[in-house]
Amino acid sequence: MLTGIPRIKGAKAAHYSCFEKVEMAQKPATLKDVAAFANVSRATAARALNSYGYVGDETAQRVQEAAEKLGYRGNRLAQALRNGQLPIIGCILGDIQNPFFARIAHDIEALARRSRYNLIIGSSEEQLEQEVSLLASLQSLSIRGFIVAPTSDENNIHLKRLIEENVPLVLIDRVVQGIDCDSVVVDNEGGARKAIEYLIAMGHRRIGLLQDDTRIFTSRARLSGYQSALVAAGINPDDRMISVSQSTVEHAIDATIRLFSQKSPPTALFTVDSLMTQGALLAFRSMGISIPHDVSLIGFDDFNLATFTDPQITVVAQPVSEIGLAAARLLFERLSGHSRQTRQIRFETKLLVRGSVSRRQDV
Amino acid sequence: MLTGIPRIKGAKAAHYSCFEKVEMAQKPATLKDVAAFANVSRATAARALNSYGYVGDETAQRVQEAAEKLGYRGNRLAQALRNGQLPIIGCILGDIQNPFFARIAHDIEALARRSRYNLIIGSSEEQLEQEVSLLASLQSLSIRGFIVAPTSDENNIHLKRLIEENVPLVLIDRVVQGIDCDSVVVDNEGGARKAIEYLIAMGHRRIGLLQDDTRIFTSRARLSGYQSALVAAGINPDDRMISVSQSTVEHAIDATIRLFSQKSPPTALFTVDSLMTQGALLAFRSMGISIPHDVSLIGFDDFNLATFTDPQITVVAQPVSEIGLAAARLLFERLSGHSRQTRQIRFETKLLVRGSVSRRQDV
DNA sequence: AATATGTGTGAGATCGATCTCACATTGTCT
DNA sequence: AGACAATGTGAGATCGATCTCACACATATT
Repeated sequence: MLTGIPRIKGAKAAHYSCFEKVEMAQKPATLKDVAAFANVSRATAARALNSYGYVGDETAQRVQEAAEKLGYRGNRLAQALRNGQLPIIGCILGDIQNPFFARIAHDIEALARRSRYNLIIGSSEEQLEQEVSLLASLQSLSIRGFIVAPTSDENNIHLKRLIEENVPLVLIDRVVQGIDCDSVVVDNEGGARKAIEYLIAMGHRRIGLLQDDTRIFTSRARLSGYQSALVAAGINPDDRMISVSQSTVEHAIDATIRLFSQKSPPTALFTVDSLMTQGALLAFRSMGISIPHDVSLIGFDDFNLATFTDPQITVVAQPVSEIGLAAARLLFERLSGHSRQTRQIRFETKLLVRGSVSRRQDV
Repeated sequence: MLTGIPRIKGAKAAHYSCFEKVEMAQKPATLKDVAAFANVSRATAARALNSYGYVGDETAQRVQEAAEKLGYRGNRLAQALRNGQLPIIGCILGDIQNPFFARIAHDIEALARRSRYNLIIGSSEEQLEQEVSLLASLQSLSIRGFIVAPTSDENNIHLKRLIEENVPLVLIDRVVQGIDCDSVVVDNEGGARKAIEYLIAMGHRRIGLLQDDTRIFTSRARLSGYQSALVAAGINPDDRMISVSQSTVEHAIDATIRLFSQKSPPTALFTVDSLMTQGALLAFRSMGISIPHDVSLIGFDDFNLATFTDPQITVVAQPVSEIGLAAARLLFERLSGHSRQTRQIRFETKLLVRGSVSRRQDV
């Protein structure tokens, strides 16, 4: 039988001790240090600092002073190891660069900070695999609160397992079938429908849709709102009016150009997110198509430059400032142990009519 | 003396499976579980899984299989407690909503992920106190790598202490006097100077400055570039040409209106960051001032809507995509222990001439 | 007086992974 | 044969905070 190849370890220890003498990096004070300084046991020191159990007044005083003098700050790692959870919230989003997610992350962080939680942010970059591995990595940190914008509707064993293990989880922006947990979303379908109804009311019949990957929940819901509004108005959905692209400005430009290079292009366009709206704007500019004269435009999700363009862009606005807040609240409720029915919050959207839609008499 | 009792194989597993059915929240498998399952000691299991020391081939195999079967994932918390550091990078920025910081955070996260590090993000909200408390909270987590955009130039004992304790630290966007550590900044002064020189070359003499709180490093440096360009051109800096505001769109609007409500307002304006540029744009629109006809504008920091406006805005662009990358690289170099001289990276800026500056013959 | 109760304190176990050490084996070299 | 190295393995200590005990005194109650 072959023997294993020796895995050589080497004189690591010797090296370390050698370094230590050189770099006098003084370690932070531990509870043991404080206890020694106050001349009590660790147990008593802990009692004094966390005020539980019985501690003599005078002793408590002494421990407090010792802690102060030594600049004692508990080691959160050790605490977490002991009590099984680390006061950190894991937040897995599509991309922090997306202002929508950035705002949400910011709000969550601010709220978490007040409860002395920290926030770990991970980008799934819309890839299921990355979402799974990030989640696993955070779980092995004993993190017990997650806010996730799930990339995919399928293959959600990792989320199911979280629920089974009773780990507090809030889904935002998108929900997932078969997963019963707290969630915060907006009425994507209704928002899209409102936009299309408005365009129809303004006389448009050939209404284009610039949409994202249909694997993404929001994209699918918005498509469905688009279709139902058309059908309700007796307009036959036409595949040639729909262009699919990835959610980046660059891809959206190409997709828009494709859509408007047809013989009879749409007279209006609805875009499913703000990056695509921006792509459409740039595409129109490069094609010499003017808004709202040549084409009308409505985008889903408000964005800061919507009011900087001329004309300003009509959009379906989501209550972005509410989403992160609501998600964080739900999560903290669950973290504080009140287990209750899961709650699904759905915010309404609002059509902000600005100047990018014009009435169409002809057709 | 007790005799070595042979380890019983199935006993433990049976116990667990019994519990599993009752309490759904099954705890993740520990090394102890794996060891028991493979019928070896914890020490041996650890050796097999981390490939160090001597382990028999057949034993190693058995441990691997046990780990797989039980879905073992090491508890990073326990590991961190043992070896003194948690593979997490702490990132303290002004505000993640600022696209500049969002981009940087995104890049750092992506790079960290590859090294199996996670990223904790905290917003200082430009408040020293919050920066200090965030840092303390992260330190008590045994986090040993920080990337910080320091809020203030003074009162930096907390940063000094980090350096003394030999904690890897990289400052971005701003440096701090008296703190010798790695840093990544841009040439703020040079960038501002280039902008002002360009305005002067275009015939402007009454050049306004819309600037941020001078406690902020970048703001000070940009002011200094503004002044030195004026002086070099023989123009006397005039306080009435300078307006100070907080770095938000709303405050910038007010400040711009103040500046341009004077008897002889500036003919050109330089804004020190992109939020202020946006504020200025809105203010001009509300005042009926047209760019570049009535006033010329250059902003520091490119931003996505700069190319969406008409005319497009001329800006001093920073290599945003390089900053996060460079910072993360410096940090990981230090984390990997190669202690060396500190390095100060300074990127050049680039004046992107677009359409918001016009030549001024008169005055 | 004997028992209960209320205070105050410390020893030691625990969380999970890792590392040092001691102790077995086996094989190899004089 | 005896000495010595190369392997393989397990017991126990360690990281730092917390919690359960057990124990020591008080004072209060029957």
